[in-house]
Amino acid sequence: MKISELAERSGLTVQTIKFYIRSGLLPRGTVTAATRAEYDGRHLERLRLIRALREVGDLPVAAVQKIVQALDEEAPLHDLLGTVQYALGPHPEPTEEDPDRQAARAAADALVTELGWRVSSRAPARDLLAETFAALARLGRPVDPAALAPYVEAARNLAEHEAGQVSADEPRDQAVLTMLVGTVFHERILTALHRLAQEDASARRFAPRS
Amino acid sequence: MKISELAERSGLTVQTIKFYIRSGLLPRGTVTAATRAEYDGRHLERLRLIRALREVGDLPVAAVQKIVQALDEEAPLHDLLGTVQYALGPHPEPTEEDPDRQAARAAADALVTELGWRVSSRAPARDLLAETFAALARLGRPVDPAALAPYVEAARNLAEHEAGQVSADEPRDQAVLTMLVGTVFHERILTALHRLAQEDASARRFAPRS
DNA sequence: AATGATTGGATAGTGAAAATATCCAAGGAG
DNA sequence: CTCCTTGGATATTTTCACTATCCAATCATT
Repeated sequence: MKISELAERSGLTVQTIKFYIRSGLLPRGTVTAATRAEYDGRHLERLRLIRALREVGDLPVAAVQKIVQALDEEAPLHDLLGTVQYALGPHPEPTEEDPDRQAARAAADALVTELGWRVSSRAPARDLLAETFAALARLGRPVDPAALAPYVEAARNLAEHEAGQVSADEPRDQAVLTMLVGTVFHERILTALHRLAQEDASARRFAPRS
Repeated sequence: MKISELAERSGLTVQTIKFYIRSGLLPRGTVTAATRAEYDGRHLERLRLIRALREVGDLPVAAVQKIVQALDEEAPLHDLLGTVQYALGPHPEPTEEDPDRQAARAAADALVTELGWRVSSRAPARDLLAETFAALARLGRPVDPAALAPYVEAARNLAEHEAGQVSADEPRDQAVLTMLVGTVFHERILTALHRLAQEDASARRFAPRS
């Protein structure tokens, strides 16, 4: 298959595919002549994954690059999850000692410890949590850890559910995809449903029409 | 208070504040002379909100502008929620008929209808859900609506919980903030906890150390 | 009152990210 | 043989969110 066909089937333009190749997201096709290269189904599959990660996951090209690189290195599943989560960010630059941020980070870490969750101390999600705590504190709405119980419960349930979807005996390619789906795409689904449920709850409470 | 003091207290630079004023995120101070303007605590508060929405909510400046405009117009709470959710996006351009997308959108709408949720037909969250469905379908992992039950349950519980936080008799400013916190910041917290729980579940399952 | 720093407001410039466009020589198709 | 397409390299564009500069007016300080 040539690049124009790849473009047609993936829904991307030829230029964009070339750009992805240059950026290391997609391997080159096998060159058959100075102006001919052959692509196969794996290229197409990869492109579809790239597109999904870019458009749904809203990941920068550099992050997608790191993820597909980990895929190609056949990293263990758990490491791959780490790579994906690292790619999802955030990536706080090592900032000077901001007391707000430090306190928030301590609170986030304390929560994780108290829950007994086994999470890398470098997990970006810790920073995401801490940044949110810090922002809320600055807004005069400090978070009461006890008030997070419903969120913790929901997160735990869903994560448990998702982990159960990855069966150890399915082929690796499939397991990897299952994991990515669980991490990136179910997160979006949860967000969307959360927003929809909020609108519904708000409608029932504040606009008692019908 | 002058702009340099505002900058110091908000943690933003003078230039950035000027930029926000130009962009309509922040009202001008009251001009007291050709080179003097006076800002007050409300400016500071507003700036902190802007910063939180930009940094934690990752909202583009234009979206923040729409939100604060709705705040200033004293829109009813439910309408404000709509504005915020609209600002959160996504904003799909009216695309040609893509069968994938259409099917996904139909599936998303069907789910909302089946749940009996009262949600505007223009709610961007519908598109977010539909786009995710479409992406999963293209990856060969179509979503089984029945499999979403745990997500629906979690979303409903949390939204109900959050709606309960907004008491009708608190001053409007506070209620508005409560609503924003519920919409933007609790969403981030949920995402962060979800990721942390995933890592924990993965660690227990795939790296049975300790 | 002189003088140097600061301010408000306007305008122009920067840097990163992600494409998108152009160019060129070489192949292939009719 | 001629024209169209392609692969690959290089250059340009667009958007976003700031930053930097400029200028005259004004404040603070001598």
